[in-house]
Amino acid sequence: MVLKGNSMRNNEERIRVAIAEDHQILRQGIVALLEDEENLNLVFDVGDGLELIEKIKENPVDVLILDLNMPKMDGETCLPIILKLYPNLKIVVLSAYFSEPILNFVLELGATCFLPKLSDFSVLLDAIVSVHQKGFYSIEESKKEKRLNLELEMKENFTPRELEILKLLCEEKTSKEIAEDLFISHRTVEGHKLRIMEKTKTTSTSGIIIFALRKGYFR
Amino acid sequence: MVLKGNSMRNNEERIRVAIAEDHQILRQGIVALLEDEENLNLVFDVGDGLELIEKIKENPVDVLILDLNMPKMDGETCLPIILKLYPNLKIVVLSAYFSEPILNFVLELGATCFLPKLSDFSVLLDAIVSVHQKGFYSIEESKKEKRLNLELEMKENFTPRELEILKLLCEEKTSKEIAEDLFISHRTVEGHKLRIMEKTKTTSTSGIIIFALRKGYFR
DNA sequence: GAGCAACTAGGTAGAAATACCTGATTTTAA
DNA sequence: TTAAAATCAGGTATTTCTACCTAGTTGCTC
Repeated sequence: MVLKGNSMRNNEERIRVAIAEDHQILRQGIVALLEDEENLNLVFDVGDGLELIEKIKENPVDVLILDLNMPKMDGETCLPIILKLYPNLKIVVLSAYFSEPILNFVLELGATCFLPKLSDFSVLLDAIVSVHQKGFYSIEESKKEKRLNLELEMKENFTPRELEILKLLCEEKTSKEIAEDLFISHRTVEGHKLRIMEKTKTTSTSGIIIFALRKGYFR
Repeated sequence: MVLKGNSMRNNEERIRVAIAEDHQILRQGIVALLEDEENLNLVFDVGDGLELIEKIKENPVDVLILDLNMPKMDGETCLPIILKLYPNLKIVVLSAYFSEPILNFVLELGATCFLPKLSDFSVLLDAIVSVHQKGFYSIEESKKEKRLNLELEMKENFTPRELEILKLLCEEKTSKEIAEDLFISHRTVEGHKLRIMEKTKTTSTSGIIIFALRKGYFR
């Protein structure tokens, strides 16, 4: 452990940070890196959403680093719950993949910032400080410095309806089943699927699903 | 940075370790954690397979921590290449998911040890030391201590042929295309698919692919 | 050598998906 | 307000997939 006995700051002045991330190595790594930061106070780290909700009740934090894909209760589920309890909490969402639609989805849920796990650690640090001080963090800023994520930022530009259908396809539903779910004709669903296939440059349902899951949608 | 000026060891006595992992936060985290270990000497860390092959030529290591899913050249591809160059190298493979078939696949490729990213960091440390000293590491040992990964160790018991077909399905191939690839009848492929659907409790190609990708096969 | 699992492959029927086409209404943005 | 985009939906033909069935060959083990 790294002791910082010569630090004059007290915990009140430091940004209180918590981490919810199921990959233990990654979590412990972030913990180790954050412990070296003098202006951050790592309050707790947990491996799933249920644990997160329990801990955050006893230990208030300013910034939460949240993984979308966790067991028991995933980030997508617990994000709105926590935000309702603590509306001023800033949430930095981590996800294995980065894409326009998932970014929009996460921001709609109320996240303050969305970062791919491919990000450099310095980007995560910048983001924590920025969301705490300014209330937002623009990934654009970091892009000017680090051009590593270029290939990940594809813009598929799915329409809301297409995203809905994409999601249901990833739940193993047929066009007919999707049509019944959405109260539309199965021919309409097929039309949407054709447009999704054009946008994803695939030629089958399998291709669509492979595209979506590999990009980290709906997991 | 943590300086260890009072360490009496020289680098020759320490286990030389390298990391190939594209998720920078995770990589930097492992680096930070490994730097605290006195008996390890972290030689280099890289973000893709091509970089790995370049670096390892100039900097010999004892143990390589390798991520399966990397850009440019993935772990699956560069593992055999590197092992041919350095047959005595011990390789600890990290992967987002853990399952019996992918374990067998990785060991067949020549990896010394396979760990899920969910592992505790101490498991990774144990594994590094164990593969270096004993030439193997049994995940069973760590399981007795940590029972966290129980739900991930499902045994689907796919046959080798079924795994081949599973892989090709995840490459967006139709039964006909798979049949041509494997020089068998498309009816045979369909038969295998039916058996895969039984084992995965799904009823369509989409279901098979969703199952495979969510479990972390072929990524 | 009997039993078993794995791999092979065919028949038939029906369901689903795909590839083209067409055109309607509604919503959004310039 | 005009144009563009999104949503809806039908026709027709072909391909692919799924669900049943049967059954031969190989290789392994008890």
